Amino acid sequence: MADKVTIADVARHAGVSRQTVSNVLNAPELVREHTQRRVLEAVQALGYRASQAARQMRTGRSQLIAARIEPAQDDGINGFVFDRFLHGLTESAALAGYRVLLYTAADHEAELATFDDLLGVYVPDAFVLTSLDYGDPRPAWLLEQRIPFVTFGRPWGVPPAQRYPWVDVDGAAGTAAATRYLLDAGHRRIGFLGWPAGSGVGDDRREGWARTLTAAGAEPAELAELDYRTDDGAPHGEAAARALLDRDRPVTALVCVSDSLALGALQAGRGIAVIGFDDTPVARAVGLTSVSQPLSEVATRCVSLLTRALDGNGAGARARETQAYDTGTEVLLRPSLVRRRSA
Amino acid sequence: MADKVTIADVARHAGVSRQTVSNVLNAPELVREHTQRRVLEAVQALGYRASQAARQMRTGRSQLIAARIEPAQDDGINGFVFDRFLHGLTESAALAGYRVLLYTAADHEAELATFDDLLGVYVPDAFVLTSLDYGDPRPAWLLEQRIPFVTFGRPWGVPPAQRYPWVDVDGAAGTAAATRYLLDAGHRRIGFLGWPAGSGVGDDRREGWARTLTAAGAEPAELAELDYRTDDGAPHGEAAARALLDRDRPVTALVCVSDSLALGALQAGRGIAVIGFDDTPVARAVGLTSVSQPLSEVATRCVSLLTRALDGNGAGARARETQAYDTGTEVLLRPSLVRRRSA
DNA sequence: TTGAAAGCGCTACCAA
DNA sequence: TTGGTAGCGCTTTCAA
Repeated sequence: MADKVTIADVARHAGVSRQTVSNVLNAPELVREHTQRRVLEAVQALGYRASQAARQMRTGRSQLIAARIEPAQDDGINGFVFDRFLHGLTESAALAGYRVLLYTAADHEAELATFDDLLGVYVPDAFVLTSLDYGDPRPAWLLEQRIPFVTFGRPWGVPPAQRYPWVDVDGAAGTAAATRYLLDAGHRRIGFLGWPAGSGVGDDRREGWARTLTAAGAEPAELAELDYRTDDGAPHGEAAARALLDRDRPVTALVCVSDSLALGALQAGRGIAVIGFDDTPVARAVGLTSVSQPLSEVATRCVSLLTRALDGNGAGARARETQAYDTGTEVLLRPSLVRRRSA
Repeated sequence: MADKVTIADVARHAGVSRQTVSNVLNAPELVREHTQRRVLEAVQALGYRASQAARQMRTGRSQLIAARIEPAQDDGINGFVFDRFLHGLTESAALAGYRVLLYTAADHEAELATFDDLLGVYVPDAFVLTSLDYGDPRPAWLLEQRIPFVTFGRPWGVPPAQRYPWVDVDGAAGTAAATRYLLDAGHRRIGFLGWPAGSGVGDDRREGWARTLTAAGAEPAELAELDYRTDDGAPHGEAAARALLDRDRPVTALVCVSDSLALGALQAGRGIAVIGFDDTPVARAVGLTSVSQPLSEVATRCVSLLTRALDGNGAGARARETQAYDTGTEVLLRPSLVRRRSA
């Protein structure tokens, strides 16, 4: 199956010049309608598709968006979030005429080297960054090279001078909703099972719980009592839940920073109410109520931010439903609470 | 940062012709060593990297491997397997000088259309197919177009005339090992919690259990009694385990076709031994013994099969450790049993 | 062993 | 509104 239909074949078939064909495809307004139709018919008949490589040589655009596929996490449960995001990204990108190119890198330094390599060889038009952390060198690097990019995740601790487009999910809003839900169900001793302080994501999620309890009248001292910090993983969650239950005034409910910790808390038994974060398959499997990130919309927004920068047009479906905050290039989406047996 | 170092820049810097530079890079044996070194130094100094687009125009090779990122499964737990495979693929491909290009498709028909589209535009050098099923039209299509591809998954019910390279994991060997392990632990009533007959993967896994029990002296009638079939998902697993436990002669152990079913069985309580399949994060989280697929090696083998077809060289690391069966283009790898608390 | 020329398929820039 | 020309950066002839 020789798929080598070139623009010249189309031109011959339609009885016009190569140029006209190119115009019909790239700047239709320049071509008479009659001619357009003839050309389009020829395109159809021949099954012509513009070669991306040839186009790239002229335009310098590869129609490629590079994204990193992350190695398995310690716990692995959260690979899920990234995987679903990547799926959404692939889908949204395709709609906008882009494809997703994958790469891996062991650490930030290796990733910068990969940026350089990719940029020299495949020349992706943009990058999508995930798992941003404090002091992350990647945005600054891309900014300096003037490479378009967007991040899934707010810039944590980045000087305002370094502004760039990002999309994120409002974790605090998620835990706030979870806490409010437990409050409404009559709980008064609602603990928070979180990661050690210092991670942007973890601290943000803790904050939503804290401010909701505070608004409900909790004193700082009580908050401190209810706030438990531990590394991620079900075993840690189980131990933490036990500790919180063995106190003088035990908790009756737990808001957790991750499904892993929540799963552990669930396993600690004692029938307390537990709410997790991320709505991973585990949550579904064990009936765990969990905060769900709108990953598919996060992906759509990322692509839309990118195409705006790339194509100059701000087209793209800009769904307003779950939107919480939007400065144009900084988008914070609201998560939702998926209710199941655990709370 | 103008990254536009071309071959001409290198030639000028090294004081040779463009051609010589190309030769140094593509056919070094044609160039005197002294010249080579000079050129290589210039390449280094200038940070030259050959443009993939330009190379593709000449050679027709895109150095791209296309793979589909699957939508979330019903249950979601198994997205994990694919995600880890994809990660390994990206890594192995990079080592071999290829990048992974992602696409999605809702069903087989849409996927064939995507093949066609991709082939016309980005022209990937090869495809990697996953989740093969009976009557899968994709291999035949690619075979007919003479597009190189490899599948992760054996061809189920495909006429031998349609031979193509594949890599798979010996599921039967996995469940056989699991069954033997339970036998050695003293269990005599070992049930199998599987999917309804008709899925290649599911039937294969059932077979490993059946043959091991048979070898241990079980009668067909007993096997039938111990063989329970249900759809995937923890709730189904829980119900099934209950049913098997409420029988006259209850099972004392369960080999499961998936971690989802195993998780359900675990939740049914009663402390029976349970072994799952795929060693997903859930298994790790709840201490479930599970059969683990060597996904990273599957990926390596896929790439190695591909590069053999593409580059003509059979290079690539061909690790022999986990290898069980290898005809050169058909590779069946052995899974391993990860022992945890559940059995 | 090295260099010159051609051309992959496309689009930007002109001129008609 | 249409068509001609040039050239993106590379590699594959062929000639020196």
